[in-house]
Amino acid sequence: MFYTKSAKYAIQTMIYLAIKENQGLVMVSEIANAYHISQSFLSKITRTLRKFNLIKSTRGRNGGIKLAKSKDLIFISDILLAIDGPESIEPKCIFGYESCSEMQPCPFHHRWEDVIVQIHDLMETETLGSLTADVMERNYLPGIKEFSPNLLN
Amino acid sequence: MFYTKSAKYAIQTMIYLAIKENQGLVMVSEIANAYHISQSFLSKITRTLRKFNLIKSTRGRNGGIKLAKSKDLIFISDILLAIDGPESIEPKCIFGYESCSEMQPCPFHHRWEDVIVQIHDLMETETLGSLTADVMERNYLPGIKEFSPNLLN
DNA sequence: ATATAAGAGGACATAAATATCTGAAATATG
DNA sequence: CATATTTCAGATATTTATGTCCTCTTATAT
Repeated sequence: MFYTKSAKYAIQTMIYLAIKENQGLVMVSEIANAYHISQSFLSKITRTLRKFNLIKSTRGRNGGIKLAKSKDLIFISDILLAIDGPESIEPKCIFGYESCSEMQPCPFHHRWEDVIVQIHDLMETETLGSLTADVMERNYLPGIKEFSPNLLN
Repeated sequence: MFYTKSAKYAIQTMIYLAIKENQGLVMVSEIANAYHISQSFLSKITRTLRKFNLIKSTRGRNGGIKLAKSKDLIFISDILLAIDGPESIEPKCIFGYESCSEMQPCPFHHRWEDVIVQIHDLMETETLGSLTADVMERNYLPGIKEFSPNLLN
């Protein structure tokens, strides 16, 4: 898998928040239940998302989390950067050669370059907004109208 | 990284063997030294390669390993399959959704499909022969004529 | 025969990602 | 103020990939 499970959970969480954008605060436990993720583990991930100013959180009764800004201003690369670090959005050589570059290419360098550029562009142009629109507009399971996040698992 | 380090080592080893194709048996220790890999660790990897009939090995004094068949008959996907398992050559949904498919696509499914197909084709059409030719023909470090495998690290 | 060189194999060690547990801090409500 | 609720934070456990170490088996040179 190209990205970590944590990144997957983070994106799922952000999609959930984007869908419930106008419904105020959402509890971490609610999201964890919806996606069958451990609440403690998701809590760690949301803390990181908060540190990177992707979400806002409120403690205490009636507390929860929400998007820190419009879903159209959050790029997928922002989420990947926060959770998986800078290398994840700027993929290195496929076989991990340290010095793989145009000057000193690994055997796969030129064949792999196209793929890398594609991923790069995808993550930096796609926003949480467009991703969420996609989730809402498609009927993932025909016949089921209401969005059900756990169907994504 | 898309593939494990073990897969990287395996491919490096196979390239090494392909280059020395006509020189009989090559010691695992020689390859380990060339790439600065632990000999014990590489030994485990070569055992797996042998089980998958990608190399042949001979024990005892003057023993070593060699390709089990022509380098043009070994696809990169064969090596990845042996070391990283079947899922590595048939990449799943980018965010690991279990049921991601055409019928039940994850938010990224359609955007990601092109990338997956590209990787798929790359690994299943590229042979150890073409990869090795690439290594031999390019002068990775200008001015250095002789192939030096450790330059790839 | 025996010593030596080589891969085979398993036990153990380390690192990173993933996951769980326990308590502290903040906030609404009565 | 007391209590229930919810996130924050750190300690600990589990899993997987990676890496090391030691012994066994096999083949060959002498």
